[in-house]
Amino acid sequence: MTEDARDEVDRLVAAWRAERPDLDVEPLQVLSRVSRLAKHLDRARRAAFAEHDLEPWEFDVLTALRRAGKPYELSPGALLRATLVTSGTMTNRIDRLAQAGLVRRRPDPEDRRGVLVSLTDTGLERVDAAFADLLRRERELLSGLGLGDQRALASLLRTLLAPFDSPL
Amino acid sequence: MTEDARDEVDRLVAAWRAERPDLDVEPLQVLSRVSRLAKHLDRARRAAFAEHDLEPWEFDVLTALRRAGKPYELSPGALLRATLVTSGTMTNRIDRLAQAGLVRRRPDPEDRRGVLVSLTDTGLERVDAAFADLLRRERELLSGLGLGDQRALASLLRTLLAPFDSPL
DNA sequence: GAGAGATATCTCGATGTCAAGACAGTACAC
DNA sequence: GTGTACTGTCTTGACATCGAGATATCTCTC
Repeated sequence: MTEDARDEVDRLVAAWRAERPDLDVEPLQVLSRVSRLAKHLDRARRAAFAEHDLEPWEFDVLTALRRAGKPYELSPGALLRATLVTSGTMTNRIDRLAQAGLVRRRPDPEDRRGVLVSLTDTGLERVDAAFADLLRRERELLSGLGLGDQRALASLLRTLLAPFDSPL
Repeated sequence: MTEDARDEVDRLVAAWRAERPDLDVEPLQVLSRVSRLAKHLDRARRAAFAEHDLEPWEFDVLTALRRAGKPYELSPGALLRATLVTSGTMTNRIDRLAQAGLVRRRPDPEDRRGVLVSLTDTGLERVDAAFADLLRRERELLSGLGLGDQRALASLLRTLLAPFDSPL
């Protein structure tokens, strides 16, 4: 190793280089960190939402509706595309959110196969409070980077995401 | 919006700015992309491993053992720290890997509470093949970035991970 | 060397997810 | 108009995960 291990992934890469010197493990430097960071982020989010009595999956659905703007209403299909889950999962989520009084379901008047899901007043309040809280915590997580670095990071990540976003 | 939406997250941020102009949603530019990229990565990994008849969770455990070097043996505790899962999950994983003939369990001769888990020959072959395959695909995912950009990205991510890695 | 607290692993019940498929309704070509 | 392919939602069963707690063993202090 030409440099000291500075985080877990550096150690991981060093271990691979010792065991498999024949392989180029450079990609791990980026992608393992992405995975690990996402895992830590999930935990941080879970903690943030717990104060508002929301699970991460509830927040995901509620924010998708909130972002849609008045009347805060989307179809299950739109919701599952926004949250990257399967249709069975979305049905289940909507059921439980409706039972908790955070969303409401009604038949789509324009398409008899369809359903429209909308936020209740309670749902709107809860998601707004939780979102403000989340942003506070996320800002804290990013406090190690200057604004320029954050922009650079966002831009590099955008490049990696591009092939996934366009064809889907 | 001063710039066009270029990926899903740009659209998401634009939607939030329209709905909640009072909030600074800049953190999402980085952290939402991290989460989304991780989700896509999981799918890509799943596809890569399927050719080797391995689930992502199986791969995670096997690589931790592989990285440890000969005799490819670690305790369940070491494995769960390496993979960021709970102890109940690790017990379950080891059970199933042992049943599949990819790892072996034996009592720790130095600590009667303890157990040592090691790769079988089959496990070693499978993980080596799958790992080489994974690296090929990961390199492909990163092909949109030059080497300098990859280095920069890795470095920025390391900074974000630092607070999680050290205190744990 | 006895006791208190820490550590290592496993057990168990609840839960959220996915994949595959069922079903109703729609769209389009002919 | 009729048939075929497609779309939107829901159902079902299997499964991996977590969290809390049980048990056994070790370590350290007095």
